[in-house]
Amino acid sequence: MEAKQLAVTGSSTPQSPVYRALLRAGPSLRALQQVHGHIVVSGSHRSRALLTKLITLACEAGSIFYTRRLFLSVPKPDSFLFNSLIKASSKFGFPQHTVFFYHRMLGFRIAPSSYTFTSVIKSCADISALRLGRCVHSHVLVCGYGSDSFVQAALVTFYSKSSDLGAARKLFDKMPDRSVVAWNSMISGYEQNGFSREAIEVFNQMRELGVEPDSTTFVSVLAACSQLGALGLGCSVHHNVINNGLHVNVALGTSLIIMYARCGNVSIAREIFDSMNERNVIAWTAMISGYATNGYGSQAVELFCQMRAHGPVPNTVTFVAVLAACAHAGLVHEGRETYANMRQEYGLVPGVEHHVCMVDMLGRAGLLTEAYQLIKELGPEEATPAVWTAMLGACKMHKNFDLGVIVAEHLLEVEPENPGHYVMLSNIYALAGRMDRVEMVRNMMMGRSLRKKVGYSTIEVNQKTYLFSMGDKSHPETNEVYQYLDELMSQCREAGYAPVPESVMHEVEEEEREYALRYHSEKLAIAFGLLKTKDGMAIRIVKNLRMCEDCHEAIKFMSVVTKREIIVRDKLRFHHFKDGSCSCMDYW
DNA sequence: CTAGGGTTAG
Repeated sequence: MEAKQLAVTGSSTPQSPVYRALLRAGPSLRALQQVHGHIVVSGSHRSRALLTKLITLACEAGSIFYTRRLFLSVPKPDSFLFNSLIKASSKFGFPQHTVFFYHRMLGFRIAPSSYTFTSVIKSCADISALRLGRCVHSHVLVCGYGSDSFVQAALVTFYSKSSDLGAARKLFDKMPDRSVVAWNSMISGYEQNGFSREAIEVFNQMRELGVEPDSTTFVSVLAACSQLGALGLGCSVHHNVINNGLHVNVALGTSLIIMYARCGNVSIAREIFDSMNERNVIAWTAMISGYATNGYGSQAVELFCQMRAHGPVPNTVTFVAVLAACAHAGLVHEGRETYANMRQEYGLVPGVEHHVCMVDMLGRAGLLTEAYQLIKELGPEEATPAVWTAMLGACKMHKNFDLGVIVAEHLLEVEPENPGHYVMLSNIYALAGRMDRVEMVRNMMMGRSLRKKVGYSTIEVNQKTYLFSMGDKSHPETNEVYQYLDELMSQCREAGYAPVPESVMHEVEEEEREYALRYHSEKLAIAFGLLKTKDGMAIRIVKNLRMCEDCHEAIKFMSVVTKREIIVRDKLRFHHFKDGSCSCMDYW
């Protein structure tokens, strides 16, 4: 008994005073450096256990350079030290350093373990280092860890995050037993890369095989529903969450808020928000952003006020949401105040996205000079194409020919490969009646073999989403849809609808004219929805581009003659059409 | 002398 006591009081054992001092210091740089001093003074600096603990704590404290200095002071680092370092640097967000330590480890001819690989692969995933990750993958195989399920799951995540979904799926399919985490990786991988349908497919496959989904699974599946604007499916997933008796944590709650908001149902989103017992910045920001994209500017600002009063501290993302809300709702005064507040009260520096919101907001309100002034005051690296594009939109909206041309020419110079700029410039020339210039811009675009982005719209009916694009006649009920739409449009005309002249770029697209296309994709999707759903049910459409003025006008009339609420989510925001008017108040 | 992994929300 006494001998044992003696044995553990040595300076390098876990129970030693110095070791306990280290644990007490925790991940705090100052405290660690003090203990480090004690270690040196007490002569125990040769103890590996102490140094290893000190090094990993330094890493956790966020000081990677101190960590590296300490590491370099260790004469012969062993595999325990390397694994601890690799794990810590990977976990605490220093992926490049993880790779550095990994290379060092190999240099010392120390064999990595499956634990080493999971951390290294995670770091490769964090920086989307595809080439490097592939090398590590081969190394995994050479070292005989190819069938370790943790390593495999990490590799699935790595390939997903590096956007090589093919490789991720191939690995995933070959996994003999897939844990929930592996399923989650695959589902999230698809969702994060915009493959919502595939994400949902894998989710269904998972359930067919009887694997219990967890809250992480639902977070990703709900995100996929959000992308699709698939409210029916989203609701059924929500029911799943409830039926599985899962605890709705912050991430899951936030995911539900986003799903309902991105499907155009803000009031349920708000109910979820109110029902959550833990709400962090992300949850608040998601709710504010939900109000913003749906055009509920004052509710967004109101919620932001509550947040400032008794919520978490807003960050730069929160401010983007609030400013976007102001821009979409024409709340110029509130927007200006918020923009100033950001710096003065919170010490946050406005970035590109905030400037885009401000230019957009001022521009929409017709304050073109002020918007342009704001751009001119930006530094060269701050005046990004996104900011100029917002300016260009404002010029077109207010038919400011002279400024529009200047802005567009700048954009064509810095982004000659973006077809959107040509379309916009051509439209501006058309508005000014400069048809010669319209032709010139069109030829320029053709000369650079750029094509306008194809527009498409989706609609969910009975938990299935259908895609429509202009001129696409692949749908089995195309004829019925067109026939019904013709009828509907004549009813609209009787009710007073007058077509808004097509955007000129459409007129000049010969290829498109050949198809004798009558309707943009949103009209097709709406017609299909009206045919397929019961009277009185709201119609929800998601469009990948912005709606044109003519469609916007036509849908107002559709909402009257069909007595339906029609909700369109376009690239930027929502339009809720009801009884002949739109929630955007034609301010978009 | 020693511990431990891969997945999720704005």
